[in-house]
Amino acid sequence: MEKSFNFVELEPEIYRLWEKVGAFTPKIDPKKKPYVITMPPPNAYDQLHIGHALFVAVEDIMVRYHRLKGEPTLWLPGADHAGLGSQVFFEKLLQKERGISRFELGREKFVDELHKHMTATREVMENQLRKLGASCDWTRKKFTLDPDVSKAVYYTFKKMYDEGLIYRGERIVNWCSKCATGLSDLEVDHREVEGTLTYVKYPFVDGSGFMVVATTRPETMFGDTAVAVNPSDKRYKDLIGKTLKLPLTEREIPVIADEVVDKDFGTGAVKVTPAHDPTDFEIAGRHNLPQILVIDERGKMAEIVGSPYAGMKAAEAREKVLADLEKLGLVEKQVKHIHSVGHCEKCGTMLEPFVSRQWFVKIEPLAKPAIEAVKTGKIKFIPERFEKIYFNWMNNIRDWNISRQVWWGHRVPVYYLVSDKEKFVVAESAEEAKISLGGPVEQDPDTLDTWFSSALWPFTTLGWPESTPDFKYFYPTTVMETAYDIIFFWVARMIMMGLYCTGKVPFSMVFFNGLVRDSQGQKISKSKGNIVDPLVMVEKYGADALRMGLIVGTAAGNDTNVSEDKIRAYRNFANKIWNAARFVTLKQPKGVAIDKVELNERDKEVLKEFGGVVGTLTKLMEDYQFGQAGELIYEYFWHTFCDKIIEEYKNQLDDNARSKAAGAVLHHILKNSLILLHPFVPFATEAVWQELYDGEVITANWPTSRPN
RNA sequence: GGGCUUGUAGCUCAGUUGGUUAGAGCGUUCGGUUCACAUCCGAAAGGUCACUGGUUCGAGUCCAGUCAGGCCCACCA
Repeated sequence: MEKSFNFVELEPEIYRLWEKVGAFTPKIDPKKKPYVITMPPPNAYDQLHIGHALFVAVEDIMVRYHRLKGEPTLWLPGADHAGLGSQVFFEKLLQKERGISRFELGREKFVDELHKHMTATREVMENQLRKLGASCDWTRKKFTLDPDVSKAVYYTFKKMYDEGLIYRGERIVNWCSKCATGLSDLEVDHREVEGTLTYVKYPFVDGSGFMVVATTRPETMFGDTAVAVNPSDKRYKDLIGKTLKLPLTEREIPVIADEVVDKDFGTGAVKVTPAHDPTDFEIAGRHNLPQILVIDERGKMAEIVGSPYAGMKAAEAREKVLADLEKLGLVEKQVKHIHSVGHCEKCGTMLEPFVSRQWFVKIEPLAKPAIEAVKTGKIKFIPERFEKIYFNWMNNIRDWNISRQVWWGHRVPVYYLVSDKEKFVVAESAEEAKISLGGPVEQDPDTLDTWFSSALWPFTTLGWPESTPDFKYFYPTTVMETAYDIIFFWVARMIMMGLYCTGKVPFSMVFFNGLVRDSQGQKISKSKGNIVDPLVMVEKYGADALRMGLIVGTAAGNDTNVSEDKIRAYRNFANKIWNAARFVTLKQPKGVAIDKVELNERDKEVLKEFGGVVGTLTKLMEDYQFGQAGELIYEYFWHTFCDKIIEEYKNQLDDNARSKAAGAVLHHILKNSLILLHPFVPFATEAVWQELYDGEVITANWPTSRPN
């Protein structure tokens, strides 16, 4: 054996060995209960970052442990098309490399080229997973846009539409004018913004004075269709029903009463702009008020507003409107006002509430059983506190906007009759739609929110809705392991859709990992320059070291810090394993089994202690306390086995009377320790195993706590 | 506005049903080894476990409050 563990050369070689012997592909055995994890699919264009490395480490520990216990273990890898994110990414690339926009390329070509591009980037991403040691079953890998997965998506859409759980509606949605698409509520990033609250005078048509409304967005006044006050507000009681002249326009609007108006905010009178404010949209619904769109999908003032405002950007128009109102003496006062404004999660643009025609999932019927499943313990969360967060959101859940005005993704399976666009049908294919509508059809241009297909991931990856052998055997899956920041985006929706589509919970446990931060606990970001690139770490210290560095000293659901020092320390540990093995075998290449030698009292004591470690470690593994488990086996192997036991037995290996027994004891602990360490330090343990023992450690048997 | 959560060694963090001398990585000090170990070994310094009160035979661990952070959710114009 070499003097040290050469991870640069050995790790890839060992990974190939595992693939060659088919260690990642489980054998379907009806008599055994499988252990199944669906990998959270990284974006197909992703360069893996340190957060990916963490989930790989945690999930790989889980699957390696259960594989060692002899359970048919499936870890199913995948890649996500990441709709809007990928589209934005590829648009930038097009602009940079060819200087063209997606519109110049055209939809069909754009989609086609992005598909090709992703096939290539996806391979890079998958190879990065290999470098991290992910022991997932590549024979079953899936992509969200695979034909069978897409088919399942369309099937689900149709089923939900037919059962009244998906509907089309003219609703106010969060609109990003830069991305030119509507978003779901979850994709809105609320930020505190210092704005100005302007008090504007609206004159009564009968000349009896003014009503003063407070607004942060005067430019939307062209879309006002009423002014609302609280019905119990004594100040305005007699004014309800009167008519106001909307300044800068020729329109007249009524004063109405609605409960949602807060008497204590501003003047207690609010301008109602149904097309551009969610609350106002609801007020309008209750009072049958018209909606007037005054800002278009690109964030500019609409034609209907007229000169000189039409065509201006909303911010520009605001200045102009204020100036014009000022001239008319209609601005009472302006005060600074801090309020929370929605921004696009992807591009940071301030969002515009915007009425448009979108597809929605009626969520309440889905949420109820999903709440129940967690309440009754059919699904357990680790750590438990996320159950509260889950209930809190699920109990206040609102309908889900699933359509996106984006090109990249699953196209909404809705077809319109070309001769009459009001006639449409939901169908799994254009052919079907054509027959059903009796004429040429055109598919809806929208695509589905990426999270819609993600919500189906635990079962579409196994062949659902077909009743495949994989689906029958591996579903429901065992653990969903993911970062806590996508509990609503993903976990909650998988539970809802899993129950709806399959009638079963999609997994029986959710394990939340934290976010990875730098050595000072700072959020990792490019702009901060504190990126820790997992692949650079792998090259410098090995995947084993990186994994240990990410796992030890962390707890489920808590954020975890990485530092190069810590990773380096575990590089030394991987090397320590290598050298302990090297030393033992230097003296005795193969140990005899401990039941073939005469053990003295000290031997028995040492073995008993080891048995205790096996017991404690097993308990920690069963309880999903991997940080603790890693620390325990690290501590035992280095500071007990190496520092104490090997030191103590060193001389005995040359002593004829004791050499056999001493060698047997050392080999017994070494060999079994390699198994215990394997989930954490897969490469070094396998490298050593290959030098010393038969077969592969990846498929060895987890030891029991009794030494014999 | 509502909810969740953290405050443990110089730094970053573990410590899951309350139980003996509170742990790790990095850092610091001293000594040794360098024919298993890109080192390693031995030893040491360093903590009123935020604060106050309570429950208990016993609390870092449970409860209440205080102070100081972090995060998430939310249609107050």
